[in-house]
Amino acid sequence: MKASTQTQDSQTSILDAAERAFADYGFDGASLRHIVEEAKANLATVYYHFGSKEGLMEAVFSRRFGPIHEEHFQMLRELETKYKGAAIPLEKLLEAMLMPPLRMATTPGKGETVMCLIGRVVTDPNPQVQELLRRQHRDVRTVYLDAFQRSVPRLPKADLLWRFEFVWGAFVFVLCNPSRIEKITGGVCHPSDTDALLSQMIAVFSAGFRAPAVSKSDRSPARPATRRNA
Amino acid sequence: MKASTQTQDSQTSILDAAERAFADYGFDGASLRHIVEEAKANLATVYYHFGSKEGLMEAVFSRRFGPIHEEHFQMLRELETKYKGAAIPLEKLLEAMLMPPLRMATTPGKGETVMCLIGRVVTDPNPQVQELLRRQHRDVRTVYLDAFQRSVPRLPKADLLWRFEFVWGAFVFVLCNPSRIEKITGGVCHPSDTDALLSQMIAVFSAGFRAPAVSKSDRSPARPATRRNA
DNA sequence: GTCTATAAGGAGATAGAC
DNA sequence: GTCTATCTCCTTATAGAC
Repeated sequence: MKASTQTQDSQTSILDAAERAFADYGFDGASLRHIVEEAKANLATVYYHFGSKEGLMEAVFSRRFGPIHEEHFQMLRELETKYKGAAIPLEKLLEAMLMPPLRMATTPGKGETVMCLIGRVVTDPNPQVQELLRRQHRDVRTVYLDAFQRSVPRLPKADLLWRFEFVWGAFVFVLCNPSRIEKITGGVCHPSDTDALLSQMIAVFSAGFRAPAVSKSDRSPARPATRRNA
Repeated sequence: MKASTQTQDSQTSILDAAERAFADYGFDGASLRHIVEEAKANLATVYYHFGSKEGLMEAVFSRRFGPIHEEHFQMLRELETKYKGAAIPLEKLLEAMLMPPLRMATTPGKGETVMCLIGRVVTDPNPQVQELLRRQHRDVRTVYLDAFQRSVPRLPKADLLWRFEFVWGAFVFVLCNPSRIEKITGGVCHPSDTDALLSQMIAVFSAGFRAPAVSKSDRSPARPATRRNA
């Protein structure tokens, strides 16, 4: 049980400082020198522990996304147990999907930083960054998408996929820059108001998923195409 | 009508290269040396025309956002003329709001770049960047928000503001990284399919705006607060 | 308006002592 | 594991010739 000199703390404080720096200045904009200064660590320590700047970013990601995804899976498992194979109500599904990141986002201190970082990587076109993000998110996405499909069985796949993206987009957009939202709404809306945000998201998108399909249906061909050159 | 030596072209090619570089690498990540190399211009030309790297970014913004906002205002004016003071249908309003950026987004060549850039600045927490963005977007936001309020008069202000943010979030999220969307949906969805994206957005968010209010109403106090410590 | 040359400093990464 | 010192390259920005 004897703690190793200071390794754990050194790694952790570097990760903390890196997380904040990547969120504030972006991956390119953040400098390792700035990070180690904030972390009261030595520059070479970064290379010893993480190999490179990119390795550091990957470590920053895994540390936060791992727990969030575990929560994601667990909440879905609980719903599936509860509804025993039957379709899960859209509202419950949305709540389960949004809760884990929302809990993270409203964790005092680190919450805003993590969400800001997510916003930045989501909008980073760098293929390396995109691939990193995709790997982290793929499994969660798959299982939730399946669950949504079962909950809205008559919605064509294309409609489902579009709407699924809309949910994440709206969510990330609101959470990644909470002070902007508060300022622009004159203080009426603030993402730290978990209840308000969650209930608005559920209200809007449960209605959105239930809205009539608009794509050429691939499941219930009740509405044949009216134009040939759509 | 005599064209000045090559000034116009020099400025334009620098703006083009800068736009792409800022989108690809972010404001910090993009270097002026890279930009002038792409533009086949000289490094000092940037300082002559734009004063600094930041001045260049501001010029990049104004060039694209100016026309988009003009379109925004014009489309709204046309709707207001057509409906002569009466509430504009949600679907028409959404279409008018989404069309100008969508047209820009699907302009061959520059479209993807511009949207990618928007995605990056929207998620940039730098107060300077946020202020720049806010100034550019403020007026359009105000007039459309007013129009939406008139179209959904019974929706409390808080609900309206939340949902308005959701629309922009979903829209930007989808448009700023179209290749990601295409890849992740297995090719089923692509943002360049203007008709599909627009009709999905209208379907989802017209239903979303019409969904029952969830905030404590400030207009139609039909549902008094049940909890005092909400 | 456009160029070269250069100032002045910051970047990621590594070698090697301890 | 942690440190100092350093390599090499790139950055924004400017001065001044043409």
